[in-house]
Amino acid sequence: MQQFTLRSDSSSTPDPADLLSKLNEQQRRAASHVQGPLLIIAGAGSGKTRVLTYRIAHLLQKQHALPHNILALTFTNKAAREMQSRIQDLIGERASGLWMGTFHSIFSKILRFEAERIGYSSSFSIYDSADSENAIKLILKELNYDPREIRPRTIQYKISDAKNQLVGPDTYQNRFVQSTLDDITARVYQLYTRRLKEANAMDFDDLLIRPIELFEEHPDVLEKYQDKFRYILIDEYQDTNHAQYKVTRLLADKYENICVVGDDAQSIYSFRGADISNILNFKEDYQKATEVPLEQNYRSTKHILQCADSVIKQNRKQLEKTLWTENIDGEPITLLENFDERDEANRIVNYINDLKLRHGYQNNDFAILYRTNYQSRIFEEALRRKNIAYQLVGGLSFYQRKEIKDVLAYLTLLVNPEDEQALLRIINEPSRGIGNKSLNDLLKKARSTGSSVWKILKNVETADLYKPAEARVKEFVQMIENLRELLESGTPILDVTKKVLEKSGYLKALVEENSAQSLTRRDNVLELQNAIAYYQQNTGNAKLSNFLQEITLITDTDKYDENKPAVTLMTVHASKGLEFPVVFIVGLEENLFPMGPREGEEPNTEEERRLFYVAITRAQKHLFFSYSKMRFKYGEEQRQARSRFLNEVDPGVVRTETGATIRQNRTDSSSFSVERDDSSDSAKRTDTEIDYDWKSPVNSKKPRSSGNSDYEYEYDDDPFRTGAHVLHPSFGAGKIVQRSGAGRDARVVVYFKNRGQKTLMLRAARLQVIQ
DNA sequence: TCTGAGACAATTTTT
DNA sequence: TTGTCTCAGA
Repeated sequence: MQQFTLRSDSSSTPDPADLLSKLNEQQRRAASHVQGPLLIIAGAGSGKTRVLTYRIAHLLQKQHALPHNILALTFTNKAAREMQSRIQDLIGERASGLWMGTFHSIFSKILRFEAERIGYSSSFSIYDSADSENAIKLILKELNYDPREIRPRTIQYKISDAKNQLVGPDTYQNRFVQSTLDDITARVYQLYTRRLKEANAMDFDDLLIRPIELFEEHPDVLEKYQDKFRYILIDEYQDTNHAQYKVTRLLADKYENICVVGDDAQSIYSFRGADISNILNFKEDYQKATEVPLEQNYRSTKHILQCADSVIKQNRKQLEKTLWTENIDGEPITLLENFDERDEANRIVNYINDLKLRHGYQNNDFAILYRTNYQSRIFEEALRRKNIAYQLVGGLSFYQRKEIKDVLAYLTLLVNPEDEQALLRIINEPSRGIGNKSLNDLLKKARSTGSSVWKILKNVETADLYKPAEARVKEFVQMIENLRELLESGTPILDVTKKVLEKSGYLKALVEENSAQSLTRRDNVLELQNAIAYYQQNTGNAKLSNFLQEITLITDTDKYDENKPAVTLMTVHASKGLEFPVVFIVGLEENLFPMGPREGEEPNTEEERRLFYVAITRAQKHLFFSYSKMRFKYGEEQRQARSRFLNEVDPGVVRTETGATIRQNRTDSSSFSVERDDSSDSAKRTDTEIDYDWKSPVNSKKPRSSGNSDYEYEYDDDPFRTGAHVLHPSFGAGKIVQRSGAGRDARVVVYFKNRGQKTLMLRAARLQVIQ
């Protein structure tokens, strides 16, 4: 960690000779490279961000390039911001004007400039995944398919795949149709492309493929940008897809000053079309490429690194590399075996408290990493109960909430009234008497005349609507037009927003509904208003279209704040690029981590393993693995088999809580079982049996006795919680596996190592908590 | 056109 | 368990 902390005494910028002196030899070689293609293979924790920032600083300081000649593409906006500020720390003001950002944000910026060239207007909307999915759903209905049978999401993925492979709708139709589903996809793809264009909208994939189209069809435009971006840097190159590869290839073609950084072992986005061969083939693409490996890890202890190495070695398709560190051995990795997910959460929270006491850690030294977002809730609850501040990264983001999307749809419509998704979203929200029937009529009319819904609305007489609805449509159109004028007259966007909320009746409807939910929604809407106010304040001439673009392209990880004194909760995917002194990797169970494949998909264990590798290598000093034997899923409790990954890690560096090695533990039948008093059915497997059958989950189906009693932790500081280790005067050591009743009737079911399972009255049994 | 009951499906991972 | 969607009835 120390190694990466840059001095932030920005008052005195270090002199050039000094600049590179803080790097190790490999790092220096990479950072001082100027002309020609450069491939940096950067192992986890080897200081790649550092190298990138120093390289840019070096280019600027030695005046090889001006800031606007440098294009740096990162995976998250946060990474870009961070790099920008680090460069600023290094060389001060000379760093301003750099083009740094995600692929999507950089190319949408270029597309705004050049939109007319490809038949768009510069006020085009960006459809997020939900918008795209809705559009596809609409098309499916139009083609008389039932969206319940043909899932819009499935078609969406197929279209997205095609786009990322640069396969257009015609080519798809002619060459890629092998099944009925493909055929449907082909037809939807055709219409979808047309609809987007008509709506003056682009989806996420378009932001990458339209620039390619632009550059290929307009060589003069390409050359302009080639000359502009003389130096191109790409972070996380292992996660670029074909379109990203192609577009940067085009840009770099003239000067070949392209520098890519990546690590094949950390490629975790194949579901999004990431193509690992981009990095593997770099040297063939650029014959003159220099390759620099970064192999010294500054982040983790030897034990953690050894563990990571033992995992990744199991993958066949992996480049050989030797990551080493001068750091200390550190402590062994601890494996936590839990009864269920509550137990898991509580135990981890206890460990957090314990580590804070014993090692002086702060909240923000901890990260809890999980495979899927839904796992976060139980940890949130546990942390809240113990009054530990946390920050949740990801999940349903603020900007995806219904009320926020609604308000944004109004605003979008002001910028781009052709945006059909925005229009359909709010034309009857709050309800203003334009119902399904009228909407369908409007859509039909639009499709049959080939014009946008907005145009039909403006000439609503031609649509033959039910008369009262027609009148409401006219009012609606008038309202939008008035608001558009307001915006175009240069009214500050905050005021426009306020007017929208007022004139649309949106806020009023929320207030009148007066339910707990509607009040939360109102608060959220006001929060959005704050965000707009903030944006307006911090942007000279705040344009609504820019604001809208920014929030569409914002990522969840962008909100992570490492200085906030809070425990971090995030998915492993979101943790890429980050590091924490203490990391808990939770839910290490089959079908969760590794995740089982979806219906009709091949298991991708190697990628899951890389994901596990990424998770492990986030840890600096302490690492915990954890799994639960039972887990609540789909409203019922399921038995879980522990993750195969736990059998793959080097047993020499992992210990259970009792200090046993994990292999010993696997055959040690005295580890507590999950039987219950009341369980008449099977559930007698021990955790040593491992079932790798993806299709049939290892479980017992027992609906949770919902409501009160047996499963609740009524008392926060009640020491006799499920999962607590206890000592009984005659039965010895055991573990509470169930708790029921309250007050005088409180009972616990305890599994005693030597005596098996016993049900005890709390007030009578002289139990003592030993942990 | 709107509301509510009941069916049902879903839980990867993200720009 | 949760949210979303559809259909029937007011």
